[in-house]
This record gives sequence, structure tokens and C-alpha cells, in this order.
Amino acid sequence: MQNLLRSYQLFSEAEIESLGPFLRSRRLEKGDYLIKAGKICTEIAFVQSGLLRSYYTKDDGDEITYCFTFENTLMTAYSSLITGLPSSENIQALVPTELWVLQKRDLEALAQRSINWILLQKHLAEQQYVELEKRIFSYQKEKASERYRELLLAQPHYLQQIPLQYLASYLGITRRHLSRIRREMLERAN
Amino acid sequence: MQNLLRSYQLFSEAEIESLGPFLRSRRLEKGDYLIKAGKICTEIAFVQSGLLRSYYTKDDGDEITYCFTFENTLMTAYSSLITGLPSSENIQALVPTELWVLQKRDLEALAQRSINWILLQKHLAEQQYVELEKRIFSYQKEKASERYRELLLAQPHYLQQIPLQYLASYLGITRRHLSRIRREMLERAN
DNA sequence: CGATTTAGAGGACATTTGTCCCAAAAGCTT
DNA sequence: AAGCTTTTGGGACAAATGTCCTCTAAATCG
Repeated sequence: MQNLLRSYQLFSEAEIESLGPFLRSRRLEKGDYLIKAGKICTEIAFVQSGLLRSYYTKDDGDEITYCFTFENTLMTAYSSLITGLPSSENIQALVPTELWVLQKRDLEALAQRSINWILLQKHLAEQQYVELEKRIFSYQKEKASERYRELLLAQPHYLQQIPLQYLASYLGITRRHLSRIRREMLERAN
Repeated sequence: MQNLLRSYQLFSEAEIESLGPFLRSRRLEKGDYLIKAGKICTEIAFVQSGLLRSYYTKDDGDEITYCFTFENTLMTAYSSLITGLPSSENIQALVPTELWVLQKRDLEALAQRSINWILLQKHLAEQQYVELEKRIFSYQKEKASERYRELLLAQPHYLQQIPLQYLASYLGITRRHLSRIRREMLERAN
């Protein structure tokens, strides 16, 4: 996590070390939850190793994958963390996952002492926005097969670990259709 | 604009007034642009009256509407403002529009003097994120007719001013299909 | 290891959405 | 008012995507 913070070029080495006492190590087994829908999210997790999936549930009970989080990135039920409202997301480990967890209240305490922790939050929110905007664009202008193709390009090998049904709802389609898309890509490759 | 700032409960009255000298009034006629794709966006606009549309262009030349901005809200080519990269968005007035424009560099100067201007930026980024997340959800789980129905509910009368072709690409569909959806809603209403 | 669950491919058919048109209506310009 | 341009609605057909279901292979678990 410290390396991630360094990459933002906001912090002195002393500040980065001051974070240490607030980080709690946590291990999730496959299928364990970081947060469940209905709870208010009060923490931010850094994925040291492993893989997380965030999903929510439709009225008819179907699960829809909102996003995945790979190694060396941050994860939280961000809307709930921001608004203080109950989360609609469930965050679950797809494989055994090692985390460093920071409590929101500790981050706020740090922010009282150095403005850089506020700048960090601003920066993260902006980054997340830019990511989502790209995703909106892809929903607006691409058909599902193109969205899948781009996902394959962007996440070379991580995707191997993800069941196709999760990828399908992430892309906004059914597993049946993703199966079709994959077959067409194979046929075209030969 | 001052009322909008008050609503965030971040600023003293003095701080809000300190913004005044940096605001430039600007009027756009119907069809005029606030920013064009390819330029780097360096300003934030408050829509005093009127209506803006942001759109980008597909490779095949089709225009896709990214969002609309109604009265009493802020608008900018946000990704470009954040990243400093050229904008992929065009922002255009759909009707005669009165703006107050703030330069990014002036906001940064204010932020040097009071941390509250940084907190404002953090808050705005977070708000924008939450909005986009909702939109992703609607693309993932609803069909176009439901997205249109919800849009009608959320934006009661503003929508009257917006040509249907713009609404269609905002919803991620063609105008042919939006026409069908509208007809079905009419038939069901009788 | 065998039994049970879960993931994946795909057939058959239904629904949604797109493409390519054209014509009427509405808005703008001179 | 006449003549543009833009907007809207919709027919006919094609493509994309969903639903329901079945079969098989792979993963999991006791």
C-alpha cells in the first residue's frame, strides 16, 4: 500500500509511515465478504493479493457484478462510504485475498493533521470518476462484443480467474450471450 | 452560484463573497459552445439559466450525448479538467444560456488560501461519482424503456426542451427505438 | 474416492434494438 | 408566405440480446 501512496507524489516518507499504525491486516477466504449490502461502509481496503468482486442484487434476485478489484489497488463500497447510507453493494473475495484495511474515521483523523490526506481523497474520487465515465461511454457506443474485447485487452490475465457469469453481468449482458460472443471470437480467429 | 455554495455548508459568508471577483459572466446563444473536443478544459461553469448538452463523436461520426446540465448546477468537461488532457466532450448550449465561469487556476489560487476550496472539489468529485454509479447500474440492469421512464420521472419538465435524438443517445439507444418506446408508453396509457 | 454442486456451451425460440428508409410536421430564414 | 432545414414518427426487415432448458465437464466437499 505504501508504494501506491508514493506513486501519487503527495506524501513525505514520514507521512506514509504515519499510516502504518492504522492499517489492519485481514485475510478473506474464497466467498468471504468485505461488506454486505444493507450495511454502512466505514472502511477502505487495499488488496495486497487476491481478487474482489462487488455486486448488487436486482429486484428479481439476479446478481449483477458492478466491478472487480485486482492486486495493488484500493476497494471500498464507495457510494456508501461517501454518503453514509447503507451500501447496495456486496464485496466478496473470489479467491483467498489479503487486505490492508483502513478505517474511515482514522483517515479523517489523519486529514485533520495533514491536508495531504484530503488531497488524496480528492484525487481518488477524481480517478474513480474518470474510470466510470469511460465505462458509460462504452455502454453508450459499443455493443457487448466490443465491450468484452476491450475488457480482454485491458485486463490480460486476471480475467482467467473470474467465472464468466460474473463477467457477463459486469458487461451488462446474460451468460448465454457472452457464451455466443466467445464462440464468435473463436471462429473468427481460425 | 453563491446559493449553491451555501448549500454545501463549507464556507463562511466572507469566503463566498471572495469568489465574486473571479466569476466572469458569459452568455451562449443556442448552438454556441462552452468547450470543443480536442481542447484542454480549464474552466468550470455555473448555469444561471438555460440548458447545456455535452456530447462526443463516435469514429463513424455519430454524436453521442453524455449528459445535460440544467439551471443552478455546475458544468465542465470534467475529465479534461482533472487530467489536463484534451477533452473528448463538446459542450453546447441547447437554448440561450447564461453562465458564470470560474477559471481552474483561480480556483487553485483560492485553494491555496483556504482548505475549504479543496474540500469543495473533493465533495464535487464524490457527488459526480455517485451520479455516474447510478447510471452504470441503470445500464446494467434496465432495458431502454425503463431507463427512459426513470429519466422522465427524474427530470419532470426540463426534458421538453431536449430533442429526442439527444435523449436517445443519452439512453444508449437509437432515435428509431426511442420513438417505439414512446409509442408503447402512449398506448399503455390508454 | 464418489456424490453433489457449479460453471460452461449451446439449441430453439422470443424480445429488444438497430438500420435504412420515407413522409409529415415543426421550426427557421429570407 | 415560400422555401429551407430539422425533428419526429414509423414501415420493413436485420441483427443483437434475452429466456428457458439440456447436456457435459470441471470443481468442490465429505
